[in-house]
Amino acid sequence: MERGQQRGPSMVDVAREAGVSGQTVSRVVNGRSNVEAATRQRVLDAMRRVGYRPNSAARALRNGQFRSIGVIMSALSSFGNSRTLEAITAAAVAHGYSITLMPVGQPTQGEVTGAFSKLNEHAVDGVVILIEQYELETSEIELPDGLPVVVIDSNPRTDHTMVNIDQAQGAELATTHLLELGHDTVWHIAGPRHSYAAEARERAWRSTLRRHGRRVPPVLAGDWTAESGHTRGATLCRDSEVTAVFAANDQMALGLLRALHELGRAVPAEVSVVGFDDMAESAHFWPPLTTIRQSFAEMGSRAVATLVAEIASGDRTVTSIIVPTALVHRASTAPPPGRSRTTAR
Amino acid sequence: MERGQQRGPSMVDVAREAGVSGQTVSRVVNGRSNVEAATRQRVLDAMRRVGYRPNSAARALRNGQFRSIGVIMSALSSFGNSRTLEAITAAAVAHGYSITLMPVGQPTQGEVTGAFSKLNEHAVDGVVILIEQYELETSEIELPDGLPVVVIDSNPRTDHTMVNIDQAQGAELATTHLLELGHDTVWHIAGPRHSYAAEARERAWRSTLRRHGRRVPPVLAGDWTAESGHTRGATLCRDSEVTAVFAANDQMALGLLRALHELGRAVPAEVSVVGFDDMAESAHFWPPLTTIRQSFAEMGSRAVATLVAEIASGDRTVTSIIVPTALVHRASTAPPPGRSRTTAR
DNA sequence: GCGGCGAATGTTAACGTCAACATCGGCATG
DNA sequence: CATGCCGATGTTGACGTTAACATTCGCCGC
Repeated sequence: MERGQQRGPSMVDVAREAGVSGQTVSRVVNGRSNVEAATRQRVLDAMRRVGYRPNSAARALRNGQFRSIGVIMSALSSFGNSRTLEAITAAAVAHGYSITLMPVGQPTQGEVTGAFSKLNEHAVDGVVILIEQYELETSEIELPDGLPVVVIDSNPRTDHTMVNIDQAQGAELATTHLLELGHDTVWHIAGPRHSYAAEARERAWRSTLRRHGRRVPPVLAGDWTAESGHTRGATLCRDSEVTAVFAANDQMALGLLRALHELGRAVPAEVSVVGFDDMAESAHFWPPLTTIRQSFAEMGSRAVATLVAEIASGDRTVTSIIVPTALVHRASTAPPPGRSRTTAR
Repeated sequence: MERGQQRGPSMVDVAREAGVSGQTVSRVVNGRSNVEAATRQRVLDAMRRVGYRPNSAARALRNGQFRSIGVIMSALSSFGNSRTLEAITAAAVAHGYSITLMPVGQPTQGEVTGAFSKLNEHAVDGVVILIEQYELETSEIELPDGLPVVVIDSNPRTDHTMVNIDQAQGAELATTHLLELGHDTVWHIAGPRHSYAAEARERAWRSTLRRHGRRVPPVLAGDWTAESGHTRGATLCRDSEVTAVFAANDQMALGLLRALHELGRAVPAEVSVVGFDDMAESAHFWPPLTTIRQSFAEMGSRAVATLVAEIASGDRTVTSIIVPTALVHRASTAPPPGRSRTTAR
């Protein structure tokens, strides 16, 4: 009941089998050049025969590196996060690092610092933080000294490197698109409070309207789920003045579309809708959704590249990387009902 | 350029600071009882003062365990996989294990064995394999001896423990539901070839129809994406005989719904649609999608529980766990159009 | 008052790997 | 033929932790 301990063969086993010293085995394993071809082959054979696998714990202990990157994240299965994680993982592997996951349930201070200490014990050379709804900027999060950190999509901080989607540019793209179609103003279903992304999008939506001298309608805040988009949408779209809505993500846009269908308001003939994310499904919503594409892949790979550079150099220079977005125009947006079809100013 | 090596303080630093031996520090860190309260406090203070963090590499080396579980997976960001990964991660943390991710791009033999050897070097005590489209059953995959493995949702194998969703029961639920509504037969948009889940669903759909003595229409195979559901759906639904379709997942069902909208065929009045997965968005498709709910959470937690037990006991007894599904009835299914009402569009 | 027991604490060695240094033998050079 | 160098290989010790064993000391029972 208590076992499970049979350690695998080690270098000395291989060395004995091949009739060489442990150091020579080490050299073969690490691909050093100064080993005679015949000897190398003998070692290789011995390795195969005894089923040798290098022990990463010993290796990590020896050279003080784990070749692993920790990812602290909440809401692992949310669309954006899982895409980002996929990109991070791929990039890490390309750099020869593996990924250690540290999930955080509620992003409270306690949970996060707890995750940090666990992470620290759990053998990583650097950390990527991927937590939205980050209430921690004020009460300084305690980081193990000298552990490189990259923060993705969160409030600007001065103390470590950040990689962000250009939320402001994306939201402006969405809002401007609707205004250019001729809508008087644009309504907004926002993401949750305390989410950096949600707040940045809302801020940019608001300032874009102001810049164009438009009325800024009251904001309805959801929580990223389609469900919340549906309830907010149901409220919003009883108002026949509403002709254009910018939802802070595609899932809420989906809920909004459903609410519009239920109320019998045609999209895009009566109401135009824009989302944010460009998830794979958005092209197949009914109608297909105009949205803002963000490059999760680029974000992930830039984050890892930066982190790996910091790990290798020991350099803690704080930088900030911004990844641009793009408008994807589909069938959910059109000029408002009043205008003639041809008013695309 | 070459630095980054400053190792943190170790036990001996703490010991010196607290005026005790390293062993006493170890005892405090591990919460042994046989340390005097005053001494313990002194050590705790010293730990804080020097900023001590346990070194997991040394610990792993010492006791031959990493307290980490590897997850080999493809398509990390696909809906089901990310949900399962989330559940696995949560369960692992609850058991005191962390998760190391090993992504696999194309699930070819080479890629997977490569991932395995990397994984093995990368410090794990057990492995969860989460790869659909598993072409590897025949050419035996080479596993490091004695590394416990749990395989999720793949072809039955005799050599390690498996955890599967009850695909057959789910597909039968979907098919029976449509038959009971009065449809003559049920069409099927299947998942990709070589996917265990896709094949199991198709097989059960087919046998359910046969059992009820119904005609088995030709199968259209997609690739899980909404896009493929859309193209297959466009083909399928030109045929006015089609009144009920079972799509092998929700995303393909979404594409199908879009095709039906584009062809002007009403759902569910003219055509009923059932999906599989119950992703969060499905309740907000238009119309809301009847689907089969699978419990990713249960699958993940059972997989981890089994794996952890195997790790602890050293016991390699092969078991097989089946997780049931449930029908979620929403608005996309209804009785077929009456015979009197001829619908030709 | 003595033998001994148990709780608190210290000492030692080993886990597997690899850098640093040591050794050995061959070969070119003068 | 002595000198010295170079490439291949071996030996040693240290990385940080902890199990196992050793030591110390106060205290109990007879």
